[in-house]
Formats: sequence, C-alpha cells, structure tokens
Amino acid sequence: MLQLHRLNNPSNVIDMNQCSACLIRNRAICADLDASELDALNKIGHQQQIERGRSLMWEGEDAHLVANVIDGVMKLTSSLEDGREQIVGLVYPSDFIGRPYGTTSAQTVTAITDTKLCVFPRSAFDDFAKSHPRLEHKLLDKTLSELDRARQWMLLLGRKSASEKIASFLLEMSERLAEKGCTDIPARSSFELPFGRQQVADILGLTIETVSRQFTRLKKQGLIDLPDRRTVVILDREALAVEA
Amino acid sequence: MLQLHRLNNPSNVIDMNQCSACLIRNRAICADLDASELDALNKIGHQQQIERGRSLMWEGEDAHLVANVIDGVMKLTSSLEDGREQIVGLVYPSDFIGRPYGTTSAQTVTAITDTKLCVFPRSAFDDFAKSHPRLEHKLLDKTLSELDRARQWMLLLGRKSASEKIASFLLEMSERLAEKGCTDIPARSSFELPFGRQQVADILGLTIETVSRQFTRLKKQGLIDLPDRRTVVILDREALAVEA
DNA sequence: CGAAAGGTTGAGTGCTGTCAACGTCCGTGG
DNA sequence: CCACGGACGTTGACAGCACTCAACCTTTCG
Repeated sequence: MLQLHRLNNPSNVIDMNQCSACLIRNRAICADLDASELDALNKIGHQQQIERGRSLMWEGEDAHLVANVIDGVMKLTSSLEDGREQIVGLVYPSDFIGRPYGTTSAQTVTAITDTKLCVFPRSAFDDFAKSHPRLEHKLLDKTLSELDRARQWMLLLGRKSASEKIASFLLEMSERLAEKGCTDIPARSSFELPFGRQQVADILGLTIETVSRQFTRLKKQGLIDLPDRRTVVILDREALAVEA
Repeated sequence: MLQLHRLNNPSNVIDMNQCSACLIRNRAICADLDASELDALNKIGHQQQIERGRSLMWEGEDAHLVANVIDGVMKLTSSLEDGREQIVGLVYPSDFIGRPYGTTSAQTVTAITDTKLCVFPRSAFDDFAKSHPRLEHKLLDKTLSELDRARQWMLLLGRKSASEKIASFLLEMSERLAEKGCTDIPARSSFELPFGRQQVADILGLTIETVSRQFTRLKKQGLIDLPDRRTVVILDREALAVEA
C-alpha cells in the first residue's frame, strides 16, 4: 500500500526523500534548492522510466515537457528528409533535457540505454524557474557549458579527418565515462561504449564502414584493444592523442 | 568638455541616456531592466569600438570580459594546432559574447566588420547578473536559442554535401541579414555578405576552392547572381531550397 | 538450429581537398 | 595617367579519402 502510494503520488514526502537520496542531487539543476523548494518542484514533476530506443520528444514537434536525466544515456538528433541523421548532443545523468520558454523541440531526444528521468510539464517548470533564480542560474551555467561543448564538436565535424575524429572521440569518451564512474584511476583506459557502430558514425559525421575500418586499424596498430563489440581499451593514450 | 566627459566617464547619466537610445535596447539582455538597474549596469561597463580583424579574446586564454554587440558582426572560431580553423558561431547586434561564471574562453572572438561593443569586466558582470534574475533569464533564453542554432549547424557540418551546405548557407544568410535590416520585403533576395570566401569556407567546413566552385555553379545554373564579390542575389529561392 | 541484428572487409567510385596558375579588383607610387 | 603589387577570387588538373554497394562474418536470441 505504501509502495503504491509512492508510485502514484510523486508529490508526497516520500518522494522528497527520494530526491535527497538522489544520486545526481549535487550536480543537477536542483542542486541549489532548499528542502521546501525541492518539495514544490517535486509537486509538479514525477519520475519516469524510458526504455532503450524510445523517444521522449521529436524534432519540430511541440514539446510539453522538460526533464532531468537521473540514470542512463540519451541522444539528441537532427535529421534530413532523406534519413541522414546527426547526433548533436549526448545527455548523461544530471544533464537537463528540453527547451524551457520555447514551444517546439529542435531535436529528437531518444534513449540510448534504459533511462530514468525526472520529468516536468514545461509550462509548470517555466513558472517555477522564473520564480526561482537559483535554479535558473544553474540552468544557465549548464547551458553555457553545453554550448561550449557543442562548438568544440563543430570543429571536429567541420575540420577533422576520419582518423582524427575517431581518436578524439575515444579520448573524450574515456574521460566522460570515467568522470561519471568516479574511478580512482585518473584516466581510465578501459570503458564500455553505450553506442553501437552506427551511433558512433552519427556522432562523428561518418559512415558505419569508415568507423569500423578506423577501429580495426587502431587495433592492428596496437593503440587500442576491442575485447568485445562494446568495450574499448586504450593501450597507448599518447599515440591516440597525437592522432587527434 | 562635455564631449570629453562623456568619452571618459561611461558611468554618468549621459551614458544612461545613450542606453535608452540604444538601437538594440529591446533585443539585448538588458531589455528587461528598469532605469535604475540599467544605470547600475552602466556603471560597470563601457562602450568600445573594435576594428575589423581585431580579436577581443582568445581560445584557451583567460577572458576577463563579456560584451554585447551593438553594431557589426563578429565570429567565434576554434582552431587546430596546424592552423585549420572552424567558425563555430556568428555574433550579430544584440547578441552576447563571453562566458559568464567561467574563466577561460573556449573560442577566439574576432571582429569581421568594424564593431561597436558594450563591454563589461566579467567578475563585475557576474555579480550583477547573480543579483538580477531578469537579466539572467534573458541571458538563459538567448543561450538556449544559440545552443539550438549551434546544433542545427552540426547537422550541416556532419551530414550535408558541399552543394547542400552552400544552398543552406545562402538561405540562412538571406533571412538573417533581412531580419537585421528590417526590410519590408518578407524574404529579401539581395544581400551583402560580410564575409570573404575564406570565411564562408570556415563557416561551412569546406575549402575556399570548393566554395568558389559552388558559387559559380549556382550562378551558371541561374539560381543566384553575383554582381560583385560580396553581394548575392537569390534568383530562384525555390530551387535553392531544394538543394538544401 | 536458424534467423535477425550488428559488425567487418573488399572493390570501386566520386566528391572534395591539394597544388598551381591565372584573373580581377584596388590602392599606392612613380 | 599608368605601372606595380598585394589581396582576394577563379579555374584546372590531379589525387586521395571517405562513401557506396555488396558479400561475408559474428553474436544474440527465440
């Protein structure tokens, strides 16, 4: 009975407790809120699971919600009419999704892994944000960082060769995934990609064949190892950095 | 004497009057501020001219200031060690420059035309912003829009062919420049590019030769005309849209 | 075991980059 | 007025990188 209550009423005290136990509590936009503010925010939102492959919103369509990723990885994609697709952003735990103060989503948002979200109706969130400067401040800071990251990515897309793209990608992934995993080793050398080859291609603006060829080339040259299709071991980080 | 006073003391009443007479007053981040707030903001900033080709801040270096563009066009660039360069953003009048709450600039900011700026020391601006939610709100809204724009651009860089890039670019430029010019004609068909060919190439992730070839091809096909090296006339907008 | 999804490898082509020559515009100075 | 030089842009020849198409391999799962 209590369980049921928890599931159906996201706006009760127990949910607030969940919030304070939230793993991303310190990094998400709600980090600077106090208990009563958190309670108020909780009243307008709820947690939601979304399974791998499912989309939360679509490019060009009205987006009635915004969300925080609690666990899992999602992708933001833009597409051309003929089906060509580009991944324009990756969303990790504690990252924010959606376009506050706007109506339509400029990208499609899709779960790459099974994902747990904290979802808010956009209009209610907008009202809340406007009256809570500390939350807007956090959101601004995150958005500015995301903009810098997107622009760095533009350099990769516009000016790097396939081999440079792959090397840069592997290095960034090793840093990002280590970051989230909180490993002791400063630069973790073995990690599991949450992406298939096609998604790597969509991230780098390449074809799946080119990605595959570059992976095997790096393996043959001994810079990396690929024990299975998803995990990557960086054997020679220096050499990889030179390629990038 | 009064003139001199105006030039040397940006924080006086006369400057505030300049603000209220500012052409971009309604579109910049200061739009929602009242007279007294504007006065306070004015006390920490000043206007500055920057001539074509000069840079305001450099990639990777500490950026001690942020700014609003009043008039002119600037570019944000990222570069690789070997000199390859990508333009990752264009800054028009009323747009904001710099990274509040951060220390180093992720891009180089350079004037494409002679430019008039409203410059603020970053730390003073940060303090002001933190205590003025309406300004932060404006800034957040602008940043979110800029992020969407950057991501749309990533689709172009990663997935479009040279001809598609050029067509998309010309259409976007015709809209953007018309927007700023406030012409009566809804979709203006003749406009002057503020960029040389090399800069167009840096925007689109192409070489100067490819840009040149695509321009002449479109001219030969009758989709556009190029009366001189800087002005573009769109003759067949439909066909151009099909290419993009 | 068979089928489907995902990944690798090969052959061939074409788009776009590279290198180089030439053309055009414009300001400077003889 | 013309000659010159430099910045900018165009054009051509050629090469190579990455895409396309296709076959085949590997893994997964019913």
